[in-house]
Amino acid sequence: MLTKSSTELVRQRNSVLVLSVLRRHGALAHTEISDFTGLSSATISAITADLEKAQIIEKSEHQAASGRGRPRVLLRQRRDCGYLIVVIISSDAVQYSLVDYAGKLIDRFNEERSHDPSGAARFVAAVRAGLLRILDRSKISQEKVLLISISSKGLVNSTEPVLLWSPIFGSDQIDFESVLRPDWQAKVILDNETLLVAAALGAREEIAKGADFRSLAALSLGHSIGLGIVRRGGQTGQEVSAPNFGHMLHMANGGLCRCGTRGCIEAYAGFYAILRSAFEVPLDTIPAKFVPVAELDKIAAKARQGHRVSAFAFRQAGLALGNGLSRMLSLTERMPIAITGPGTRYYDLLRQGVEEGLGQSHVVRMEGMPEIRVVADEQILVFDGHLNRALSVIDQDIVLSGVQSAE
Amino acid sequence: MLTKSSTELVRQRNSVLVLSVLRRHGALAHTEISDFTGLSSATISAITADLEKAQIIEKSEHQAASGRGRPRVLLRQRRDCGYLIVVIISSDAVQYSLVDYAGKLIDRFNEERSHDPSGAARFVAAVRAGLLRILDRSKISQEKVLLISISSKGLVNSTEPVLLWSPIFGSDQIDFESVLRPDWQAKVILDNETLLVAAALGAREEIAKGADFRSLAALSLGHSIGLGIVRRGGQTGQEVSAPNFGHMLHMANGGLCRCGTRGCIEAYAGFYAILRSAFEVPLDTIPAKFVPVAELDKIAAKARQGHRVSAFAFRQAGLALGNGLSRMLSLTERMPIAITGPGTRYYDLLRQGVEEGLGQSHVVRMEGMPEIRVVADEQILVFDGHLNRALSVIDQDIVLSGVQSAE
DNA sequence: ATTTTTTTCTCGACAGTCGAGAAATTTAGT
DNA sequence: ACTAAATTTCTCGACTGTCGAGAAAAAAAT
Repeated sequence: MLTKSSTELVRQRNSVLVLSVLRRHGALAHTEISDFTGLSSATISAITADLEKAQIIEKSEHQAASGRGRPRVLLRQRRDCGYLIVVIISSDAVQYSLVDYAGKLIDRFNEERSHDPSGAARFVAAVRAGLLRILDRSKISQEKVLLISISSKGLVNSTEPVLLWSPIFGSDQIDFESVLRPDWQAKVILDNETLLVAAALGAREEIAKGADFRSLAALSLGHSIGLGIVRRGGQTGQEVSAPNFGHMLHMANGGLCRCGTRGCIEAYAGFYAILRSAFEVPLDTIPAKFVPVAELDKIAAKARQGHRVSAFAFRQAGLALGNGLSRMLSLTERMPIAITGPGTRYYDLLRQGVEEGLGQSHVVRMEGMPEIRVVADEQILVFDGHLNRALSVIDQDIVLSGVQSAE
Repeated sequence: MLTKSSTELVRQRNSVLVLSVLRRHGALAHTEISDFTGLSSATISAITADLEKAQIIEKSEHQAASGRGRPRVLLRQRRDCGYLIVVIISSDAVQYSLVDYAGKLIDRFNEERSHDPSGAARFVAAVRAGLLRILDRSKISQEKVLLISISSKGLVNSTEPVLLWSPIFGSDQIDFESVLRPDWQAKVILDNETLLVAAALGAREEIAKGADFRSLAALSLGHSIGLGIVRRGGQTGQEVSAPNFGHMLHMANGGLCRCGTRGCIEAYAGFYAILRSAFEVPLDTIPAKFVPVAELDKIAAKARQGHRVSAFAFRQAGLALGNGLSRMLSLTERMPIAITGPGTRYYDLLRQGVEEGLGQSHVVRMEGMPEIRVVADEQILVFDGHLNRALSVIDQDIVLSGVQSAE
């Protein structure tokens, strides 16, 4: 359904646009903002005056004048305009980070996760405590925290911050909105981890290639398998999604997966699956919950020395990934694939299988092999993705609520 | 990348909005347009005055006054504002339809397709001739034809009107833009046939359910297998895509498909595949190009009488479809599935396989079976989809080009 | 001290939407 | 026949927004 436009909406959109270029390029002068946005100088004056009055941006101290002419006045976000807490949930720990409005890291700590089966209730309590702790360690008032951005592996509701399925809690759903609402008035968002990786890579790509960038998929290899897809959307910047790739059907009636279904991709390509296959354990054995990476390193070493069964295990994993990717490409357009996660260290062993699996499909035969690149530093990408998304959400909210009321 | 807004853009969007409600609801009075769009009465006056001056809409003769008060003046599109030619390419014929700006069918004829292997070049010549013929039969001047909307089965470039792969011509690509540019100045668009079905169903659904509508997939069963997905997008109405579903990998190293690859879904669920399977022909036999539907009806009859091998062929087809749909659902959100096409007459035989194939995956086990409905009248849906998309493209173009220049 | 250069700010013009109320035109009531 | 009520359409002034041109500011070069 189309929806009506108004002049006020124009100002809102342009204000968000100004904030977004400020975010992308750091502190900028009046004229630079005008160049980047395409808006006229007069409009920039009006918008920045409003934003300054609303205490969202500030004029920075005049820098060393470089060149003649009237010196530039740089505009930048006010760091204390608001704060963001990033919560990264991984299989063995939860990381809490406090970030200011300019994207600068203020405080961070990790908390080990207890592996007892007490489950979701206890975990939720730990997260509540962790959040209050990071707030307490800073001297920031709670109202100044505008957003709590959470990420986890698993399946996430696309509109509400509800964890639908995760490798750790299974189908024990967690609704972070209702969990955190008693303590916090901040907005809460939840994203799949690999989606954030894709978003971060997409943002980098867009800076590098500009308008040439179309789309990109990030595949995260580890205990579980994640996929994020990002494509450039019409008006609203990038569009991003995190399909349930790890549990897409690879082969009907295939190996048993942690999720209880048979034949998921993860049941062939997850760490536990490679282990199971290398030890020639029957495929319907209930898989181990956690696999020490050292164990997998050993198998990889044997495979590299020519041990047939170990090499075969990685090849099977690659095939499952390749088939799955080909199916994904059948349903989307051709796009480059970035491979991340701890599993990248075995990519030499996986590659052949991946390429063979891809090559078995019509799309790949027709359009050719997609570009595949291995990207390390998944941790950094996840955090980058958080900042990317969270801060632009804050920009949006701030313009919607803040500017009009502050007059 | 975000992009700047301006007041002129506001007017453009609102003009398109007015035209779109006029299209959805037929001739409307001033006040009704105001109600539907949410725009104020004054704005409607301004916009409709512009559109009338630009000869895009007109005041209709005052109808029988119903109720007291000043009688309404209905506004409607001017039929002669522009024309649209719809070209529907199917495996055995090409249908040409001439439609006026209000969506009313003016002329239509079918042309049989020669099945000789002379291929794309000859086909293209036939289409050029067909288009000139339908123009000639009417007394409309060529400049008045604003858009030529073409549909075919197969894979289509998402931005340009290029047929990348089709069941008939294989990888002999056809670029309709360059083919028709010499004869026509009209814009040319090309869509996958099942995408149009999905678009038409989506439009109906949106009218029925309003804001509750989220997304929907249309699966077309026939000689080949098509899939269209429609979901409600942010500003720009509906977002629609036609994945290469028929040639998504069903089973590695599986049956040989018409496309030359092994293991496509179509190689199990296309009409020729069901025939092949029912006659227990080896799966690597090069499949027949065209299968008379009567032949398949016979097999279906045998299957319904309990003939094992025939029933098994349909079941296998259903399994391939079900597995494929489950994979699609793993990559998207849960959505209802509408089944169309000539294959719906066998759905009683396919159903069990489809449901079993769906049930083998994690998503379906977790979220439950998606709603599946059988929808007849694929022909009508295709044409509806054409009108839907084509006329809204015309609205857009007309506002962009027509209104500002006419003053 | 003056000119040049560069940046920022300001003013008037123009486009768009909105609310209020005037104008138009019919039905209902007396 | 006349008036009141109802309903729709149109118009006017207020408000918000963007833009271009040029004034004002401020430093370097001459």
